[in-house]
Amino acid sequence: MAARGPDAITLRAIAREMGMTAGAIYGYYATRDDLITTLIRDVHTSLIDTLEAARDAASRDDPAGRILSWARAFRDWALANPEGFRLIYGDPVPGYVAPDGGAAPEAERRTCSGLTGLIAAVWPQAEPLQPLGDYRWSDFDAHLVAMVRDQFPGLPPAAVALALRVWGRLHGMVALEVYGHLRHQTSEPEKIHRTEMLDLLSSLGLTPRG
Amino acid sequence: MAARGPDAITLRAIAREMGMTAGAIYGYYATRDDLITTLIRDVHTSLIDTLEAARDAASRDDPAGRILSWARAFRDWALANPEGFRLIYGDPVPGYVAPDGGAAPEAERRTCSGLTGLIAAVWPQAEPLQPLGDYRWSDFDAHLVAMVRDQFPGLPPAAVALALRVWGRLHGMVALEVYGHLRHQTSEPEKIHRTEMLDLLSSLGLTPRG
DNA sequence: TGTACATCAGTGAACGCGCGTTCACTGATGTAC
DNA sequence: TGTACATCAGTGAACGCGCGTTCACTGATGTAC
Repeated sequence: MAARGPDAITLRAIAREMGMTAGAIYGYYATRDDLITTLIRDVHTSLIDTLEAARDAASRDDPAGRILSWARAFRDWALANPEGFRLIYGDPVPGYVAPDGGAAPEAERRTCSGLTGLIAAVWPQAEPLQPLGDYRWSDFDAHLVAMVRDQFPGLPPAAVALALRVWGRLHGMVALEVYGHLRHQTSEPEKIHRTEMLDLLSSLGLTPRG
Repeated sequence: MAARGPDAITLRAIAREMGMTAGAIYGYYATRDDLITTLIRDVHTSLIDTLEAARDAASRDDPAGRILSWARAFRDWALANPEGFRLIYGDPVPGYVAPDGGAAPEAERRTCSGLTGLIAAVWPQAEPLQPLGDYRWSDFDAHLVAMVRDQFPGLPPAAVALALRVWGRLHGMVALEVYGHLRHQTSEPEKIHRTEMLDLLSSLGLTPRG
């Protein structure tokens, strides 16, 4: 079910790929949108599992390595699963209406709080380098705040803002590359990505080992 | 033609919006894909015109102000024209096949060389802060290189790499916001965007005025 | 072991829809005399 | 000023297609006796 061909994301195409008739899908899902929601959740979960596994493959006392590993896994996953990346972060499937609160709110929060964890580990070095922002907890989603304050007591809201910004930096390079915009400008997108990650680390007050 | 409703991007929908019959479109375009290519080019051009106008509204001896102005215009345009942003930077229209070299290669290069110009103006301050990258001219698209070397003689290839990275940072925040991923995490995406721009400036060795 | 029946996942034909594309046509406009 | 004709942008009906959805059905499997 996770494997995605070049076909558009269509109830009939999914059925085809599963070797079924379109009608048979209705034995499992009430509606095309239900099917798509499940698909989005599955892909999202698989991405996050990959990211967390990569992060945890680096030692806990090498926070810069954990960030790099997470970031590299993000890029690798996106390039290996462009269909999945588009499904999660790109245009919604035409006509698709997500359930209230989004298709995968829990997954998005998990991405975000995972990143916050990476930031929490380097906050002492990073904090003095951050621009003043005057953030409050009320600037963020209540569920996210609850998770963060529970897991990382003492961490200020500015750290969550930093996590979102780091997410944005990663997302930007990877999205440009997945959608082919970098390819037209440079033959070495990976080099650019690596430089960007080094710059990111230095903006967090870190220098990678080695 | 530029005004886009909530309809999907479809030959029939475009005809409808222009108060025409679908068949009438074939008096102007040979093919649906021709129409879409033109649409992409028009939207792209309108975006770039907006960006360059915003940039030039700031004084030439305030390079930080020019960068901020460009960046703010990018976000503003994207939020005001989400359909256009998606058309340019999001998933291709289903079934659309771009002409060789992409739908709007000249426009993409113009974006890129415009950004390089912004970087060129601050390169003296920015250069010592850049991570080592070992870039060569051959890492970049030949047309882009020709434009850059012509307009900014003496600027090294690492500056083009920096321009692409800055593009990525901007794109990331804006894309997350346009696609609604930030909205689920924070109620203050603009604050985050502003902080990110300050951080960007400081990574270029600049502090904004005021 | 053999027969009768219930279950139920999946089939395949049908529907109405919007799509891209074609094409004979209409009807307003401009030109010729 | 009035008539005949050419031009040509746009119409509207038709086509074949893939879509989401419904529904009567089939046919393999498991259970009861």
